[in-house]
Amino acid sequence: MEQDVIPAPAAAQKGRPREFCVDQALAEALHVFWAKGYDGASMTDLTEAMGITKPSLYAAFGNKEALFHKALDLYEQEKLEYGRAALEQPTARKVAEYYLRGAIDVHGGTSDPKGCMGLISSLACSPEAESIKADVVRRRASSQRALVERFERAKAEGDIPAHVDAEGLTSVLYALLQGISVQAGAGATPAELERLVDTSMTLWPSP
Amino acid sequence: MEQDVIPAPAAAQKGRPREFCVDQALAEALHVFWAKGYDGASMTDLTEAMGITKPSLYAAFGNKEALFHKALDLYEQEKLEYGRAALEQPTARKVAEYYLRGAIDVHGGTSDPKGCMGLISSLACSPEAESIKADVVRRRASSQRALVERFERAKAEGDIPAHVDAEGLTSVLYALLQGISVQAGAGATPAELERLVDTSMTLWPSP
DNA sequence: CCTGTTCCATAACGGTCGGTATATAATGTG
DNA sequence: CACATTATATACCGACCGTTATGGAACAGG
Repeated sequence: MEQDVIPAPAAAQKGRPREFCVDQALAEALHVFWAKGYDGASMTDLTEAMGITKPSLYAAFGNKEALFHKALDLYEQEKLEYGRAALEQPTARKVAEYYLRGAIDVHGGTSDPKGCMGLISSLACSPEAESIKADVVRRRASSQRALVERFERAKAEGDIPAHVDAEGLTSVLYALLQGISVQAGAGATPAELERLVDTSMTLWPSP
Repeated sequence: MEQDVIPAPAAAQKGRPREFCVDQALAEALHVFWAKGYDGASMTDLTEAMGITKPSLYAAFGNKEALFHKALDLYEQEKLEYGRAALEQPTARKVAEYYLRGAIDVHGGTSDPKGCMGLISSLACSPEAESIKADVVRRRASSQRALVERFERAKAEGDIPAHVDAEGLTSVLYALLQGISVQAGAGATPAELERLVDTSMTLWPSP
């Protein structure tokens, strides 16, 4: 079958153009999921915040679950960027501190909802949200693995005492990050969270 | 108005006796709340697990929220007992280790649901469950205060270096406990959690 | 027995959930 | 203009939510 060369007008929309910005609507949806969790965010909550109707949402994003996965992508790109930057810090101590201070900024700030969106949406697991939880757990395991490798490199560089378990240390750091999110969500002030981080750093193993 | 002296037969039931054991039904309800969280546990889930009908539940416990508070009482009494025992350990290090190992037993075991019931029910906050969250936060703050006092005593006893912040250290320990619950809920094995605790203990400040 | 009280069982209440069918409005193309 | 295509708006779907009204069953006291 011969196929005509498509002029490729890049955005040749044939029908009626949509009246809202997909990216902006997704950002609003992210905010709702972040504040209420996957189960707690109703379609009415979402459509009202996004400023669109339900059919528009389904046409643009598929369904609630697909919308959440896209929102989680955006969340990781925009809000968990500090995790990638942390790995590039010169010493293990600075890696940890970058992580912890970043968590305070993102999860304890005032402009965004308190706490971690992944935690909020995955801890309470309604039966139909099991795939949501699996997605969050998978992403967390992936980034955790990168941190283990970073700490093993630090051990090789003499940056961390040889007797310290890199995997154990990673679990400890992640536990602290999760604790920061939990306490931020429970109403802890940034000052209290900084006290937590300051004390954590005094405990950090010196090379 | 003169009032007759009530013979007080202690359990003078006048009507038809109930056909189920309230304590046992409450224990079943606890299990459901623990596994699914407050919002995730439906009345149907609860009544089926408790082996009673909805009118029986309402007559015996009031409503869903009152049932949850009673279940939370039972949870604290039975499952968070180790928290009180931990405070009586001779040294701050042993207090912390008792806490952390206890958390693995309760939240990482196989007989009960994984994770912390309070966390699961309070992190995702549907608008009508705000009082649930407030109750959990209040109970946590109360027990956290007791731990701060214990660590301040430890500092006075030379058990913890003077330069360590007792409140900060308490926040750190609680963050670790919350992290243990989160990771247990995400599927971490007891061995992984023990690795977390072992590493935490190597970081613990020596007097 | 009868009455009062308490409990169980069924069924229903209004409301919200995620998801859609239908009809209409707005665009590009002939 | 007609036509195909796409987006919007309204109204609706069956299922489930927490809660309760109703009617009958089991007990104590008279």
